[in-house]
Amino acid sequence: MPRKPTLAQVAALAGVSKMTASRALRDAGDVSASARDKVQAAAQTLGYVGDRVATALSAKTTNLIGVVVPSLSNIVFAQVLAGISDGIADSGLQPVFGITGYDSDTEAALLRDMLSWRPAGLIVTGLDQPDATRALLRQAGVPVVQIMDIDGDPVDGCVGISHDAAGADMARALLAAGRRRIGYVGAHLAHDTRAAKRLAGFRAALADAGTALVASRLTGAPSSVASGRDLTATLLSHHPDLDCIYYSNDDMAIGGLFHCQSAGLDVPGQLMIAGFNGLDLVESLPVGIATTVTPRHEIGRRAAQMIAAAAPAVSLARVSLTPRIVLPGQTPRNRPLGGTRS
Amino acid sequence: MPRKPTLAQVAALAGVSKMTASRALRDAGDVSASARDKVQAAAQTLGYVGDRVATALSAKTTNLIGVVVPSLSNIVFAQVLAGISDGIADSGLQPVFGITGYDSDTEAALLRDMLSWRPAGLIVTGLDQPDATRALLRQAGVPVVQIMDIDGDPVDGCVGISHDAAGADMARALLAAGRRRIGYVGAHLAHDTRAAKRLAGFRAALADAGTALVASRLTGAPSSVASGRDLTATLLSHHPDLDCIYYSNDDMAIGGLFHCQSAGLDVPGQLMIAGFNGLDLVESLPVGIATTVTPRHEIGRRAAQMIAAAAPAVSLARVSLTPRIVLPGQTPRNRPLGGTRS
DNA sequence: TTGAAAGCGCTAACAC
DNA sequence: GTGTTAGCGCTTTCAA
Repeated sequence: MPRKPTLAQVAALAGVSKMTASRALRDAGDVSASARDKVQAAAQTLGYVGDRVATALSAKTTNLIGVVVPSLSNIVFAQVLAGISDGIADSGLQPVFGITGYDSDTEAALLRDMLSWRPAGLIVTGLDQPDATRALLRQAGVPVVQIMDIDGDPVDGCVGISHDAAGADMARALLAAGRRRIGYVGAHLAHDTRAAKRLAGFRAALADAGTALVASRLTGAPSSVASGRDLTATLLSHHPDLDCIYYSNDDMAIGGLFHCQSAGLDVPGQLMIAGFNGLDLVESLPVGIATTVTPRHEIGRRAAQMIAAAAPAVSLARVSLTPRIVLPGQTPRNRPLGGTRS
Repeated sequence: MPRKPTLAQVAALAGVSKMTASRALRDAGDVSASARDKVQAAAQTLGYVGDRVATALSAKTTNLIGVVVPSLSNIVFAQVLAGISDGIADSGLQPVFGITGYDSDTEAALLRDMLSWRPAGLIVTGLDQPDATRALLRQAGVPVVQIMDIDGDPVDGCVGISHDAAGADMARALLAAGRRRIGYVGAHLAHDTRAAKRLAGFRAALADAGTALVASRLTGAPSSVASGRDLTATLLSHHPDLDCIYYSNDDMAIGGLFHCQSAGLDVPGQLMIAGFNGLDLVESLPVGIATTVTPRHEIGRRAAQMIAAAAPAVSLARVSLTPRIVLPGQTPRNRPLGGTRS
């Protein structure tokens, strides 16, 4: 296998020094038009590719951006990755990803691995890392953006929504829609801290209105349509008089809807179903369910842009986006997503 | 900000040479127990992290593995990424991802960017790259695994299923289930070559049985539940006598089912719906639809393992996995996924 | 078992 | 505008 051509070979062929070749290929500094042309022609004929590793060592920075998410079995984080991919378009950055499986030791190990590449930045899911991990991030010396959540204390930058407020808003919307006997079905709350925050906000808003959850069913497993369906069946068998169920997310809620369809229940007349995320799927369901539409793609895109734009050692903004509640029968308002910066 | 400690500092603190420190930290070569302990203690006190960029430049290889997929709006490729993440566990590899948006120029540019990092390997979706891209991959000098598809000529390694056979098998299964007036609803066939291969196989098997598609509806947009729903509505309004519709994938099929539920059609009695992929969601639907269960996670996992195990300059195997057809009302057989190697 | 020397391929910094 | 010098932090190679 022929060795890959190096900058030195390009320079030799073009009859200039390595530095001139380097500058010509990077559009850096002043290079005469003739030198530039010769270098580019030489690079072309040799099929020169450039070596990012050497560049990184010399320039002490890479174009890699580390992305850590808890899971990819759920479409939500895949859409965040798609948003990140969009956000770094034209910036030359390349995303490296890791999946924690909602395990904080795995998360810390992944972050350490990523930091050994001296990435241009790090995007991490959530605000609730253990102290040791927070310290790691703080000392990393690279821009860090925590995503999805803003209820807490970010290490540096942060883009997300308030899950506490989202839960409370949904509770108020369901009460306003006349629902009174409300149950809850959730998954993975011990690990999914954002779902737990939504439930806490939901409960608090019910309490403010002088009421409370009638009953709930939880699973320790990750959320899925199947477990939403099963838990709904058991919840309704014990509490057939519920007129509303709030779910930890849309996957669970869709499972609940499927149970109701099989059982011949009238949704939303008899029972209103409320999820979270606003998956595309929800819009096409044959019967309406309530949900909170979250800007997943936008969160990823903004986080990536913050890192792309971050001057080294500048602290980053906290961006709070606003989700949108949709109730059954309600035509989705195509209001653009709001955003505030602090 | 204190500069990050280097190997030289660790070595100095341990009272050994850089080389001994390097060997001790990597478990490479023979190092005395006492030297090893001193080095590890020194690394610990300094909080030494190591610099993969320098390692890569010196050792001429990285632990990065490039992954190129067409989209992440569809859960299928997210599950492939999750499989890759599983497959490289404990191998020390880190995945860099890129999204092509089904555009071959974007794909070529992404691959070029990735190759400039001298990755340990490349995982690329599909077998139908343009010649220039194939040449790029062939000359890359790194292990390449093409995934999802095996109907074609791989550049190097390959893990996937035969989409042509999957389409043909579904046609035969639907005919065997007594369906005769069959329609087709598809999306994005110009870009999604695998969906096009399934349709070709489906048509060929119908022709073998002396029949043909009654009608079809196509969209140039990517697949979605919403477009499956819309196209099904128009197809059935022109051809209300269809007894079966084959869809380009489960998302489209689920949209079709939702239309039928809204329209009060009996599924599968009056109309059988057949998708592709076997999304988890399908198992929980209130009415049965047919699908082909594909081993997405397994494809990702195997591809990653092939690269992790690849000695440089060894050619890789072609792994053909077998999908499984499920018809409505049929209890899914939990037969383990087969696999053959050639 | 250990160490010294010599780079890996590139760019920052400074001269010319 | 262009070239020279000196590394970036590590590992390979070879000698001790």
